[in-house]
Amino acid sequence: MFCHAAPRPRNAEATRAAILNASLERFSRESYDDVGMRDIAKDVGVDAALVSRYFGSKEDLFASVLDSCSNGSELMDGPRSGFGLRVAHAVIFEPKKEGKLKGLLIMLRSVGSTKAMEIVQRTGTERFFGPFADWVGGEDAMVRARLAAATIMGMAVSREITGGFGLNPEECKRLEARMGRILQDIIDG
Amino acid sequence: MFCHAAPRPRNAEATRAAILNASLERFSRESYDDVGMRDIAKDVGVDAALVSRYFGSKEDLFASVLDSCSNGSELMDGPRSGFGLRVAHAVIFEPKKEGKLKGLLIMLRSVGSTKAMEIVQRTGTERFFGPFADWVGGEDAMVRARLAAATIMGMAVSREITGGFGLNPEECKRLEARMGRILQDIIDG
DNA sequence: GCCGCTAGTCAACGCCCGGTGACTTAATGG
DNA sequence: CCATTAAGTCACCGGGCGTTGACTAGCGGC
Repeated sequence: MFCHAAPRPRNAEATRAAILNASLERFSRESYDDVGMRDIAKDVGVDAALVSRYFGSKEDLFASVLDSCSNGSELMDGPRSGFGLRVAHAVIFEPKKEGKLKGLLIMLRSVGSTKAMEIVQRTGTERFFGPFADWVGGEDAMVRARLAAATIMGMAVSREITGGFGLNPEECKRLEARMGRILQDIIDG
Repeated sequence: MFCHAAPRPRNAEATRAAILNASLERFSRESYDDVGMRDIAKDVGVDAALVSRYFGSKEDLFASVLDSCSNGSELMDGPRSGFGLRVAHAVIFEPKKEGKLKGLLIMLRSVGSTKAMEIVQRTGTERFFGPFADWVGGEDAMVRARLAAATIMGMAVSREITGGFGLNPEECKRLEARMGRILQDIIDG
């Protein structure tokens, strides 16, 4: 007989963190509208009501997730000279793991819900684009940062839209190379 | 006293066309989920039930819209040598008119709804990317077409995510120039 | 060993959506 | 001028969503 698995030790802090984490995962894989409170709750193994209770509302939860993942934009770790290829590889060949592009992905998925987009607009620029532009540096840093971010998100969109690319492996390889070069050119100035 | 404006002559064909047109407009500006049958109906000035009746279901309507706008992808008119700048200008400076990028925009907005994305996946590749790749031509046409489309959609996403860019006019101008050059390089080979 | 407090659950509410069957109204042909 | 038929409307359903107030169960202090 099933004993409801592990009944999860009563620990508000840990539960809260687990919810936040599950939400991050969900929101980076599905759109704001497609993610339901009940889905998140099921992932964690709690009741949906608890999610509302802890975070106030779905919008607040989304904002919290955005906050939690914006510190340390994951684009920027690793050597600068390998940036282009590294990111291109992640976007083209690791659609599941998605390396650590969660921040960008969540923003990307918010296109669709008016509410989610407002939240992203409120925090996205200073929390994400700002630090990224600083890392990019040099002349016209903000412009180049936007350009790079756009290229990355665009490729992610493009991939999803066709369900993987409709390309054979060699073509993917060449796509990776071209995209890598473009990205590198952008951040190199 | 108001006489309910013009009571719209009873003409099924015209009404059908009007609905299709209004849907195109809506779907290119808002996401699949955010567009309601009632919204579209209101735009046209008919009852929401009629929209369902004429097109079967929301998904069918969406598919019809996609069909109707995919013939003649609007990216490709105008001289080839001006492609990069022309498109960059449209994306960056004409967010409302959006030139005639409706096809791409609708696809872009479908990211979010699982249903909408399935429909796009079903028709997008051959109806949109195929013709575009033919137009691009040359070596690795499909790869370069995907790259160009990704760049365009990415910039559109990026713009929406921050609500316009957070850039001053000169920066926008430089963004346009850079993006134009990148696009042109892609389609030139 | 009981009590109080809090983490967590349960049932239900109100809302809005897409879709449908029964109705009303306008054009048309005899 | 009326009957017929198609065009359009209306009321309503069933379902899923986010959220809430009332409840239950487990842990810490005395």
